[in-house]
Amino acid sequence: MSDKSKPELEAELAAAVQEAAEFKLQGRATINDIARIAKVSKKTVSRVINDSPLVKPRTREVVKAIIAELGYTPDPQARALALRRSYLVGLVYDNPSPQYVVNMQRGILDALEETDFQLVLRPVSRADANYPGRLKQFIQHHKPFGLILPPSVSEDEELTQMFRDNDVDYVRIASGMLDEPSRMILTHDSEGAAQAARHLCALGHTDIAHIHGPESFRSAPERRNGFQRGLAEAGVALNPDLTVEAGYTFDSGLQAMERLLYGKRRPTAVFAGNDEMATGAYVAVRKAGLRIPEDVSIVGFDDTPIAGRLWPALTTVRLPIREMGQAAARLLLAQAAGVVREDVISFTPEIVVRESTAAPPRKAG
Amino acid sequence: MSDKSKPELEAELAAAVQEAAEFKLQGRATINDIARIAKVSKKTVSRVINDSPLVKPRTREVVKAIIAELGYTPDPQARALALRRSYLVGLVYDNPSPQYVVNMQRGILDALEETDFQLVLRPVSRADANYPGRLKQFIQHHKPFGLILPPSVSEDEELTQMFRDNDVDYVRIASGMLDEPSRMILTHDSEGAAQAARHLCALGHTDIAHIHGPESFRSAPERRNGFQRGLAEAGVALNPDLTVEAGYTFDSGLQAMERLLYGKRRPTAVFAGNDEMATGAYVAVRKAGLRIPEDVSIVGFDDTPIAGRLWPALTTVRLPIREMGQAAARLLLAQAAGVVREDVISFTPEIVVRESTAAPPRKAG
DNA sequence: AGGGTTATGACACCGGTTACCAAATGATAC
DNA sequence: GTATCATTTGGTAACCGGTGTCATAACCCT
Repeated sequence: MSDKSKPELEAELAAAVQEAAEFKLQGRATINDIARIAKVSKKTVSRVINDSPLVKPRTREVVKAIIAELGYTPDPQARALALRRSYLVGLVYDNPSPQYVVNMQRGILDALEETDFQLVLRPVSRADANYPGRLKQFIQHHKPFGLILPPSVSEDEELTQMFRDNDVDYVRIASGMLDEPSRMILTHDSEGAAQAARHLCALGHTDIAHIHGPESFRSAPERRNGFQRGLAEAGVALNPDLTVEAGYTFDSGLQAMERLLYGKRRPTAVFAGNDEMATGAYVAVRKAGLRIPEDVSIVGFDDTPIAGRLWPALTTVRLPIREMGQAAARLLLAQAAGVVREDVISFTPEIVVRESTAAPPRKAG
Repeated sequence: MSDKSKPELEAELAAAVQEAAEFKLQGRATINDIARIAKVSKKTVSRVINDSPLVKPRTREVVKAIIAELGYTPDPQARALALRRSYLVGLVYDNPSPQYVVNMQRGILDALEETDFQLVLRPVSRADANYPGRLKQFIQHHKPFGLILPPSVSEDEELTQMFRDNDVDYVRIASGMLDEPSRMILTHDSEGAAQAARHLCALGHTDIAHIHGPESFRSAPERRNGFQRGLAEAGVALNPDLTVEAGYTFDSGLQAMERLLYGKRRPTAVFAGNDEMATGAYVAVRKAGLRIPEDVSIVGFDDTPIAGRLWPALTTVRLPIREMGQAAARLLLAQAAGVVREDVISFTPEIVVRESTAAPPRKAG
């Protein structure tokens, strides 16, 4: 071939592209069409698609020109069948907060946007004892390209073990390091919680309560510990009587706040483990005829959309959930592209001061 | 074969099942394995799977027994390749309310639960001029089994035309009948809105405002018309000065309410076109130093989770979004199963009276 | 010209489907 | 009882659109 002159090569390529342009009208092209037009075997086209080094630059050039002209992309189903790996990215979640889930979805979709990967939803319910079985079925049938595991699914070691056994790639999102090290999105929830503590201390609060999340979520103790640390910096101790456990849900937050309001010593400020519980706390405070923030300051965690929809707007610790979703998806895709990328991507939440916090009320009398 | 005695047949079947049980350990079975064990061709197994009548009852029995023993289900990728139709159900949405979307997702997932179909998310943005192109790309590549189109995507005739051209099945969800008749989930929003009007009239309101949704959503005028009709029944007219347009979002609702509060005549009650805007209205009322419901009554539409999280809890018109999602998915699956099912499934929303509505304040002076 | 890359193609395979043909069965006629 | 024909039933081969394996052709160097 190299005995051909440059003009000849040019003409050859132009002819091939011309032929491709004519073919274009007849509907979607397959690898066979490309091969025929390029006058090479389909295997060679396959090599070009997969960036194999075993292709002469000249051949690559011709094939790529035709692929570009036809706007060809490999058929996902055919590829999935041959590679035993589909174009699906599964989001496996068990999260009581719909806002969290939606934001995470958005982030993942951002990252998947220009690719051929599709996001499929795999909610799991701990109430269903057979949920690992269902997931296994999904994996074995649909051979997902990878999974994204937000809390608390990310903390289930039995589940991740099952994923590894079934040879599925995954990226976990969690607060604090997990036992088994692997690629993950790490959020420093304790630091965010510490900021919340500093904010309340700076306003002058000392009777500070905490509504703790469920023990089944790693983030719950993480947030408490950070909060405690932040308080300690200002010489304030976290009163065990003012720490109540709830379930990350609105109702549980409401009930927890009621217990605090009618307890021995009414706090002047409350740090709720997430925004949902903070929203519940709002209602409890209102029902008791008290004002926010004049009588009670409230701080949440997550900065879900509801935080800005409440009145007064909720001071909360912002977790960049959407960005975390993006990062998780990119981490998953990175290895497909063969790009080397760090294993752990960290995010540190930051407090967003709005209107639900103020100085404590003057002591009566 | 029929020359064999009944006991012989029994023994034969038992032997096959036995063999299947032994094979089970070696990982996932394919159609070839079934065929080998059943001593028939793979085509015959295929016929049994697809309920073809061209199989002798006896043969069917044996094959089914082995399939059951192995827990076999056809490989989705292989099937998709051969049938040019995948196991994906796409949810194509362009909805400003995350709550709506999440509930819809839940409903669809409920219906897909025990099937092998997977839900993939296809958000579209009108801001992206090329969104029909992206959708077309998705359809041609992934050959989804079907699509579910909630408002306002369901109202885009160009889009549905494109789906038909590309031979994709879809179910639309919309308020009011659409021009092109086809399978759909129909919500009688106007009736729900009329209930809201009756409720407010019964409380004694006459200065009633309406925050109208965006014209791009069919449901917006539908809700206004129903509301108007309900008012008319009580002899109350909808004052054009008290009707403002907003965009179904929190911010737009807030601004719309502010315009109403500082207009010529302050309404004693407001019907917002959805809960998001009602939430915005809450904030505007609060900022103005007024009370809900003592000074202003507010009614929303949709009954998204935020309705119960506000204080006072929002009186709203409940749209059974999750159930609608279920119905939509079932409608889509029904035709796969060859089950005949009605083309249109109707839902009528109902008012949920909570705490944001009360009798109007006594006229000053 | 021989020897060691490098590039390419032939062929089987992934797990299903359809198209088509051959064998088996059963009904009917003789 | 058997020949004839229509109807079931089952098998073979090709295909859907890619990928892996392995043999061979082309190239480069000494």
